[in-house]
Amino acid sequence: MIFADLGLSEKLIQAVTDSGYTTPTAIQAQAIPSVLMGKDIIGIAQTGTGKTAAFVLPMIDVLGEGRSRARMPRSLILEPTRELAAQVAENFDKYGKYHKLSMALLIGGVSMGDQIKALEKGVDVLIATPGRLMDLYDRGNILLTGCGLLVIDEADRMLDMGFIPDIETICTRLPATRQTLLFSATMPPPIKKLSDRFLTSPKYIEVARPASANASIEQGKVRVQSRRKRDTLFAMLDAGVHTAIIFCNRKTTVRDLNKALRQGGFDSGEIHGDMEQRDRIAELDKFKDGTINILVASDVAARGLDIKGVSHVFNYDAPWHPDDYVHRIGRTGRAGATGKAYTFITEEDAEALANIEKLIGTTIPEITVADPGGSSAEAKPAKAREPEERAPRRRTARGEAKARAPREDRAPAADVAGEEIREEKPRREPREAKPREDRPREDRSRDSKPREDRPRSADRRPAASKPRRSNDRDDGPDDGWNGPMPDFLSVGFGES
DNA sequence: AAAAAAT
Repeated sequence: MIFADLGLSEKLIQAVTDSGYTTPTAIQAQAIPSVLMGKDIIGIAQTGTGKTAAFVLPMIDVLGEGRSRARMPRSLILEPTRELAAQVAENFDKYGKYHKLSMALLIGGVSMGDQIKALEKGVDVLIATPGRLMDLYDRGNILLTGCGLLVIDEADRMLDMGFIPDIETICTRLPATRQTLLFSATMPPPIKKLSDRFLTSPKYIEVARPASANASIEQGKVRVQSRRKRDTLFAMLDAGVHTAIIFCNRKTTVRDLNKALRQGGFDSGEIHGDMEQRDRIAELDKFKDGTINILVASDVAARGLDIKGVSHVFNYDAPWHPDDYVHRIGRTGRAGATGKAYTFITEEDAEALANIEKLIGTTIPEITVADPGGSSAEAKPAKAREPEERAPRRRTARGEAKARAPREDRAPAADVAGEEIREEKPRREPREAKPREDRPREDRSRDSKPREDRPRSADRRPAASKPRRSNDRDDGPDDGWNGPMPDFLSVGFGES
C-alpha cells in the first residue's frame, strides 16, 4: 500500500513525497479513502499513529481549490490545546504547499486582530480551540453556516477538559448536512453519545494504541523518596540523556525543577499552562531545534505533541490518571525510534502505580539508581539496595557541568529511515555538540540562530492565509533518537 | 490531589 493508492490528488502525493513519506499508516490507509468519499468517521487513535495526516491529507483534496467567502470558513478543526492546534496548522502548511488553501488558527493567548482579519478575508480551514472559537463566534466574526466539514480531534481529552458542551453548541451551529470526523483515543459514554448525535452512519476505524502496544519504549520505575527525586533525576540525566521530557503533576513543580536544572548547568526549559502563549511556543521551539534538550512539562504537553527524537520521558511525578501515563510515555519511542520512559514512584504513588500497571497490563520493571547526587551514578538491578543515608551532595553548576560527559558522547546516531507519516513536527537539525562549559550561557543565544527555512515564531502568526513559502522545506523522515544509550540505563530491565 | 481552555 502506498499513498498513490488512496485516491489522493497528484499534487498532494507530491507534497507527501517531498516530505519523504511513501507508506500510509493503518489509520491513514483506512480513513483517507472514506474521507474522500465524504463519509463520517470515528477514528479510535492517538497521535503517533499518523492520525493527523489521516484527516489533513484528504481534507486538502476535498477542499481543493474551492473559494472561501468572508467570515464563512469551509471547514473546522477543533483541538483541545493551543499547541495541538498549531501543530495541525503546520501540517496544512506542509502538505498543502501545492494547493491554494487559506487557513486561520484561532487559539487563545494571542491577539485577536490577525485572527479576525483572516476570517474577514475568508478561510478554507479553521483550526481552533473551543474557547477562542466561541468567543469570536459570539462577537459575530464567524459564520458557520458554510462549514461543511468538521473535525473533532482528541475528543476524549475535550471531554476531560469540559469542552463537550461547547462542542455540542458548535455542532448545532454547523449545517446539518456536513461531514464530521471524530477522533478519540478512547470511547467513554459521553463521547459515544456525542457521536450518536452528531455523526451520520460513521465508519468506525480503530488502530492499536501506540504506547501500550509500543515495544520500542523501554519502561522502568524508580522507587525514590520525594526529597531525593531531584538528585536521582540529576544522576540519571548526568549519565547521558539525549533529549528528555520531564513530566510533573504541578505547574509549581515544573517551574522549580526547571530552575534547579538550569542552575545545575542543564540546557532545560519548561512548559505549562500558566505561561504566556508566546513563551510556550518559544520553549517548544527551543526544544525542537535543539537549543535545549530537556523540557520540563505539565500535562499540557502530555498528549498529542509530536516532537521527534525524544529519547527519554521521565515521570518526575507519577501521573494520577493511568491514561496520562500512556500519553506521557508516548512522547518517546515514536516513528520506530527507541525510547526510554522512567517513572519515579514514592510511597504515596502505590495506588497510582497499581492503576497504571493494570491499564498497561504489565508490571513495569524496577530499576535502582545508585548514588544519586554523584556524577558517576549508575543504575543497578532492583535487588541491589541503595545505601539509604548517604548525604546528598551539593552540586555547583561548575563542578557538575565538568563532570558531565561531553556532548559528542551523547550525540544522536545515524537516522533511521521511516516511511510513514507519524510525525507532525520532525526535529530539524542535529543538536549542538559542544560541551556546555565551553559556552557561557549568555553567549549561546546569538549562536542559536533559527534556520532560514523554518518558520520563525514571528511567521507563525494566526492568519496563515499569507502566501505559501514556495520552497517549503523538505521534512525528510528523520526519526530522531536512535543513538547510543548509556549502558546503565539499559540494565535492570526484565528483573521484576 | 492537577492541568487545560476565553478574558
